[in-house]
Amino acid sequence: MMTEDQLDAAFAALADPTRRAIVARLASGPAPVGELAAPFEISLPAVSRHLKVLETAGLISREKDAQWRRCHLRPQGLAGAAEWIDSTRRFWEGRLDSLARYLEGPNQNGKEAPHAGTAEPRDDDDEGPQG
Amino acid sequence: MMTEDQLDAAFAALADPTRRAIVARLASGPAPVGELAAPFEISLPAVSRHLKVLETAGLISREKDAQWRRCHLRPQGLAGAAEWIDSTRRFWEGRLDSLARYLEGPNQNGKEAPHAGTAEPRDDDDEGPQG
DNA sequence: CTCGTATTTAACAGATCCGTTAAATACGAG
DNA sequence: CTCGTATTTAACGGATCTGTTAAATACGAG
Repeated sequence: MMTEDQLDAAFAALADPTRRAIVARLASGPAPVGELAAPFEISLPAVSRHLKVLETAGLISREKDAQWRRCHLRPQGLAGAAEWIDSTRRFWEGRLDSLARYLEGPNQNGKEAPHAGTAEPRDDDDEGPQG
Repeated sequence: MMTEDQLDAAFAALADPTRRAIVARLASGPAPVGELAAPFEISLPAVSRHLKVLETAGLISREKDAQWRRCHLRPQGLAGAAEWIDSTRRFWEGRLDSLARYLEGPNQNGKEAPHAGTAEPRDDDDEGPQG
């Protein structure tokens, strides 16, 4: 299980586009700092700090190799973040399931409604909040 | 598909423990601002702003109901963030698959190694970066 | 209209984040 | 040891985030 602090760090790390790009690059295999920095226009120290953020967040690890530091993706870190999201989604879907059971159930007498918590029906789909 | 900016916003929104708690609470059903704020010791304006961050990030929506604003979880928002992580993980796993194919393949003559990109074998498992 | 409740906006302070440049450190080569 | 490459640390400025309190806004009730 991941602690709250680890989740804070993991999500915060993924909130930056440069860091996400680094993570994505690392998904195809390890690479030294210089190679990771190449695609970006920012300075090397800036990349170095992004890597430290990723490492602290548990998303990457570093291996020393002479004067190089080879960076590796650490899939467990991503898994922790993904798991938080997925469990929240499962919980939400479970809520819908309870509702579905209720609606389809054998007793539509309107009493003893077994709806999950304060749950109420909702439509999913369409129109984003920023669109 | 989610834009980079949307991913920035979604992950940044999830990087705060108060906001994650709000999202988790909302997974069990909609709630007005006051009810969402109750469990926390911070002021109402602070919660209000957290809600705005979540809404801007596309993770929740708000529905007006007299002087109340009922907040709903917007699962598509979570799905977008989850999808980014999962696709990165799938990519990483695919890399391992190529390696597995290579190792099991019919030609172990040591030449024309078909390893994915700069990929190299790695062990998964144990010991976190902060542990 | 006036009052009370629900929620947001304004204004402000402190912490943190991101990028920069300059200097420091680590390490193999000669 | 000295030099060149790879990478990090230090010091600094500006933008953004989080929380606070005070004031504003929205809306139903009387």
